[in-house]
Amino acid sequence: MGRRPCCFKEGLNKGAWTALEDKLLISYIKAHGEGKWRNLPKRAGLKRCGKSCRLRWLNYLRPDIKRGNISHDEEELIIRLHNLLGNRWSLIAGRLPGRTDNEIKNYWNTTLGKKAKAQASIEAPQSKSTHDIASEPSSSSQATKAKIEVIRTRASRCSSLVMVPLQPPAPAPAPATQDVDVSNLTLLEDPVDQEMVDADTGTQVLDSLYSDGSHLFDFEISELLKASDEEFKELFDEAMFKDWTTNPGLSDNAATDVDSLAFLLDGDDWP
DNA sequence: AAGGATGACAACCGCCTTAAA
DNA sequence: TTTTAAGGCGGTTGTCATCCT
Repeated sequence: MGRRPCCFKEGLNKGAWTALEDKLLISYIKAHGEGKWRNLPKRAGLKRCGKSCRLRWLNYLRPDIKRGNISHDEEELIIRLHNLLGNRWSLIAGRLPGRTDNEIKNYWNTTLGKKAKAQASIEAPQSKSTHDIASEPSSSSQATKAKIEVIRTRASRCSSLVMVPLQPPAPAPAPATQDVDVSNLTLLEDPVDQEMVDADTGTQVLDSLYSDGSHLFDFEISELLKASDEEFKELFDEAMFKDWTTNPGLSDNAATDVDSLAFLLDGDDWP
């Protein structure tokens, strides 16, 4: 028995995508938009599984993807977010505009994971830090389990785009809470229009909508990142956890410019 | 120069969640 | 309320490039 496959695989291409396949997929999505992945290959004339098309688009072909050269700031942010969130790659990617979960996951597995581990072992050869433990999801001893405090947030989907005026990054350190006027944000639903507006007006595209200006995810996280282990539990009380994990206004795709998140790196407890 | 080791990353697989029927 | 299928996610694998011996 088992689970029904996502598509019938007979006669489908596998492995690396060709330039022609990429072109077909891009032109189809430009004309018809994303979604309906199951039917997309047939309609687009592709001999690929719908899932494969989705992955190719999301991880490689999307126009807003930034590729290669992960900056030092991005690197530190990834480590810090990984420390907080564990292997929640899509959440982490949501904080890094233009980066995909797959890219960050690969980068972690090949580079950062080792770096973080090495650094942790230099700084704390006797006692493992929570960061070290978080980077080792396979550790399974009772003692280790008891210490892991990885936050399991509920994934939520983002279906809208939001435009915000391009502003210089806030001077660090940022206050714990910050009033942001969201009343003049403009919602755009057509990605093609979004690109045009982006180029013509000099505004910056974010792929998330903060529906509630009083719950600015970044600032809450920044406080948590600055907190010591003892303060962490106090800051991250039950109510906040509930809000954070269920508030529909928080998108895991929420993204801002990396510069605006620079203050995250200023915490005293940076590993 | 050859070939094995390692790194980087694209792509696949299978499970989970959720919305629609 | 239950069932089903689509979409999303994280883990893993495959392949190519580069480095090292």
